Amino acid sequence: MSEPHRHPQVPHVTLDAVARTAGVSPATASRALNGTTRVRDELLRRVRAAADELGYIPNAHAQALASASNNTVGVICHDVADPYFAAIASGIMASAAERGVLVMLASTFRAPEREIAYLSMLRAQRARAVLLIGSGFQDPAWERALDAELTPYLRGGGRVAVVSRHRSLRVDTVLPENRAGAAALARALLALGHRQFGVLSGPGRLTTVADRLAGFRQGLAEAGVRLADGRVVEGAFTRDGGYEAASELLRRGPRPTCVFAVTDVMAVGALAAFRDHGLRVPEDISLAGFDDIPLVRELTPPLTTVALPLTGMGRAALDLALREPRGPRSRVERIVGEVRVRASTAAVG
Amino acid sequence: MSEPHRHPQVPHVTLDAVARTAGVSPATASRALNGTTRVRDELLRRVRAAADELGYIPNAHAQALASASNNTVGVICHDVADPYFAAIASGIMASAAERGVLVMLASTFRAPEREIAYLSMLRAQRARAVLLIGSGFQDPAWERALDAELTPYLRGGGRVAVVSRHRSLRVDTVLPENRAGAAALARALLALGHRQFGVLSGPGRLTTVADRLAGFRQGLAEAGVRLADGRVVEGAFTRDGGYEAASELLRRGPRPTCVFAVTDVMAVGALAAFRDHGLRVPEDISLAGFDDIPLVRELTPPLTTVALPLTGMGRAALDLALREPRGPRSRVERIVGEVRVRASTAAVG
DNA sequence: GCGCTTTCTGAAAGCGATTTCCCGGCCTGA
DNA sequence: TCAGGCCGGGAAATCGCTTTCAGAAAGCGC
Repeated sequence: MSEPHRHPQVPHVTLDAVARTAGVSPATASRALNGTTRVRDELLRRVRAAADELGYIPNAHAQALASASNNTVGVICHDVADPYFAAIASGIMASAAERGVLVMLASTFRAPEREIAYLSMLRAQRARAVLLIGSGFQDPAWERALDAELTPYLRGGGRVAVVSRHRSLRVDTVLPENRAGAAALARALLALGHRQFGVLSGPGRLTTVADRLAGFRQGLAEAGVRLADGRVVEGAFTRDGGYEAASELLRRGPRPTCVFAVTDVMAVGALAAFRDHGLRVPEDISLAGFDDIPLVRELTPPLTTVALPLTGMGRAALDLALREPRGPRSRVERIVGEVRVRASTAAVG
Repeated sequence: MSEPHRHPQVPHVTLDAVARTAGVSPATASRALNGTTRVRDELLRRVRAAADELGYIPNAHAQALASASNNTVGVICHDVADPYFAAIASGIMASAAERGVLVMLASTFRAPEREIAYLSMLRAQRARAVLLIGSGFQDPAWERALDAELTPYLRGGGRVAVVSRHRSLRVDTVLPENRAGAAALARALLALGHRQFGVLSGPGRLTTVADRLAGFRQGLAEAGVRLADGRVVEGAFTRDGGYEAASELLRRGPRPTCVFAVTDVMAVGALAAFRDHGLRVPEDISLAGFDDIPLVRELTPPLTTVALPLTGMGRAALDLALREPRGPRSRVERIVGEVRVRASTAAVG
């Protein structure tokens, strides 16, 4: 009878083992492998040879513990499946790859308690930096809880950067010029002759939403056009949220000639809703979004939007967080969006 | 004159500090916080109180070192910005969130050496499991290097699962039934009356590509339809790759009545290419893809495709890798795709 | 040839937890 | 009442590495 199948669980190769087969002390082995100090050439060769003969892989935990350094950063976003976050995350990954840092990515799925939980885990991991992507949560209690997590982390030497989010704490920030962008978009839409607008807005009092809405209003106001409150419909920051909001807007009537969705993702839903209501875009109704996520170029018609350099913003956030020397002041990188007029908006009449 | 701004760099709160303020030994503090052993209720309360008074956050590295356990898993994919990977990653994240594990996510940007490098880093981190998402690299040398990295990891007790990828090693696998799916798609297209096909295929000899191609051919063959080699154009696994391949296919003429792109992402590019060449889909040419990434439902026309439960596959991969007890045999979870006929394919006149 | 740097190397002390190991009470049964 | 268990808690070893600290060897000027 044969033994039950075994999992031999070979122990890991340690630095001591490497040192022993190389015939040097662990101290020397460490120095040789890390290049911390000059080591006699022969010993260096011997250590290296031993290391890859044994297939030595340093234990990152031991390294982190001993040296109080660490090669990981954390990223917290709402959902990687959302193209907006995916694009930003991709930029972060690119920068991380160049720096040789490992990224711990967490999706909150829009649950504030998860954001806090993850932050705590990242603190436990002693992540060099934490990036918070996307708007925060409306509830001031959660924001306070977040700050309570963030403050000691910062004091402990952690770096924090946020993207598209306002913080009360002084942390590095990558911030789209939402107001200006939306205002510019409004002007572009006005230039097409539109006067009757509708807006699909995001949830609650997210600053991103508030800014884009305010900017849009301001752009209209410059031309003396007013946006009635009834013309603004709130929805979730998702494709389906956009669909619902657009449907609601149509239900409310009278139908605007042009609709602005505060994010492209919502605009995607809106486009579907309009179609399902038998409306042609842009002939019957124009539609514009914000962000310029890659997929909107593939829509029919391609979406007019305010383009944000999403992957660049991701890069910038990590670069900001990990910059050396660490400046005394936190930095704010302002990103100006660029209006891209595409076929989803047409001139009226 | 004021001091230059300082970064006081407060030291971390350690378990010893907690133990001291609670008036117990570190051993007891550890036991109290982890619930490893019964601890007298009063001590337990004192320790807990001390811990959150001081804002104690355990050092995950010390924990990992001491207990040889670890709460992180690694995921290696090609690019999170690709909706295919984003969807899978989202499923992984969801499962990870429930389990309280932290995910280290790495994008190779399709560079094989980066895949190896990341795997090595994840080994150093002693990740409990590593998930490899998406097809491997053609080069057998790289695959060998990968196995050389994987083998000791497995021996060391690491878990590995792969998604949409064939491994020579015995690792858990989530594998779409590419052949069957493509064959089913072929039958559906034949049922629409198509006989002249073109295929936009992926790079080199990726098994995913080979299987889908073979399945498609087989499905056609059952009806006595042959697909000439000249009707198969290779392109990169990207939107632009699809665009190029589609353009090349048209250039080669005579134009097929129906085109199958081996991935939806490529199909998106193909759709744009057809449009740019003045062709209407599906009136002039039908188009089908594979994967059913969310965005294809938003296209005009919505894309006929073979639907894969992408986020479910991500979940399954993590669940497979972390299942307890660890079975002696590796498991293969076969995913059957479901043909979804949408408006991008029409019956031929 | 002698003292004094400079270089290189090894011994040993941490880093911050977990986990034996062990001991002192207290409970139980005879 | 006493031996034997059980239970809770402290001391100390341990995880695998980095980094002082100090010593040995080598180089140098006088």
